[in-house]
Amino acid sequence: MSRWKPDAQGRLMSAAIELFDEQGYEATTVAEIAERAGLTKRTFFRYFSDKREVLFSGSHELQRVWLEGVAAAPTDATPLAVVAAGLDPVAEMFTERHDFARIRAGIIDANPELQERELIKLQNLAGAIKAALVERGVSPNAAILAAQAGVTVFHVAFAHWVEQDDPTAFRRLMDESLEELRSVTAA
Amino acid sequence: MSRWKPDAQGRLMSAAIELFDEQGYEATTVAEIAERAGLTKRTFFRYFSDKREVLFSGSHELQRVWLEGVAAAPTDATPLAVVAAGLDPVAEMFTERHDFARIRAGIIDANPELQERELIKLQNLAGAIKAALVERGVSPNAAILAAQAGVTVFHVAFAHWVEQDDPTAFRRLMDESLEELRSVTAA
DNA sequence: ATCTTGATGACACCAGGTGACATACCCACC
DNA sequence: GGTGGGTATGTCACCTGGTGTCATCAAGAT
Repeated sequence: MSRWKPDAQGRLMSAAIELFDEQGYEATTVAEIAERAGLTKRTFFRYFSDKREVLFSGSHELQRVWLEGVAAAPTDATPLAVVAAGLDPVAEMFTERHDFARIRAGIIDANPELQERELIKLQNLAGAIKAALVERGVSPNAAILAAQAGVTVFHVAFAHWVEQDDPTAFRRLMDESLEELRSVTAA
Repeated sequence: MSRWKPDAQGRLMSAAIELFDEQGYEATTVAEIAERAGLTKRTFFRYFSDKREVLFSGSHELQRVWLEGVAAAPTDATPLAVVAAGLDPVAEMFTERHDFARIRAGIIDANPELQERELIKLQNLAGAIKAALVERGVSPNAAILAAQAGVTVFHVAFAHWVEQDDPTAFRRLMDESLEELRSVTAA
């Protein structure tokens, strides 16, 4: 029997989501989160760099999955097609987490600080995708624009997805956004 | 003779830029900024909602100018052309502020918190442009994607502009980004 | 049995941010 | 020319996010 209960990080994340959902993000202190998880404030900050981060540790997995999709794209695909190749595994990853995503989205939606964090995570994601494109020989300019476009498509589709009831609709919604972007940018 | 020196807000902004440039953003306290401006910490927070905001109060003007350009676009222009109509006045507005923009960009570049604020300002800008497009009869989906695309083009071009020496190059750089986006999203 | 390692707690501290109240000038009005 | 209200600022107390530092205690290695 180990000295501490297992999965401290997971307990902190769960406690945080619960409290944010119950009382709101701002009204919840880090000390409260830690207490509910049976830990102290100091330990919270050992697992998360700041209070917001407890809602965003999953972004690493999103990036991993997307980049795997990108890596699997055919060599001769256009830059945007390479980026879009990440959308399949991403949609799959999210489909089972519709309920969680909705709660989390509701919390983020109500708090500008959290929206800021979300945007910089998406920006980092775009940067990583850009790097992968450059690695494949795409020019830096085309790479950043294709990556940003893909991330925007994801972001717009995500917002629609959490607002409706069908967990399996994500892939379709992303395709629709992508098509809309193509039509809008057609000279 | 009035009781207080004029332009408290401007003095705070100048003091902040100076100190951030001299010692870095994090190493500068709000109390220091206020002191250099001959005011108190409490007064700083009467003018700016938080420490970061002192670098971003100009974003309101960017939005105003861009939306004026959008409003002046021909009725039959495509959504992206309407958005792009804002780039002309925006380029003009920035051309005279190249030096200032560089210093400010350097500060923001060195601080993730400031990048977050920048991103949410751009997001708000995109939201305002989207609303203007919807007002003109564009569908919400096309509007958000066109607005986001335009803001991304601006952002990418801005980054290039501050990294080179010709203050008048902004308009050309935005056109190049726009062209690159068109070419990248062409099916 | 002792040592080392790693996760946690305890505590003090700083800086960002806010609420409440005091102060002193300006101006309008009588 | 006093008087009263409005407004910008100062003062002070306070909370919370975030960090540095040291102590503690169990698990496993030697």
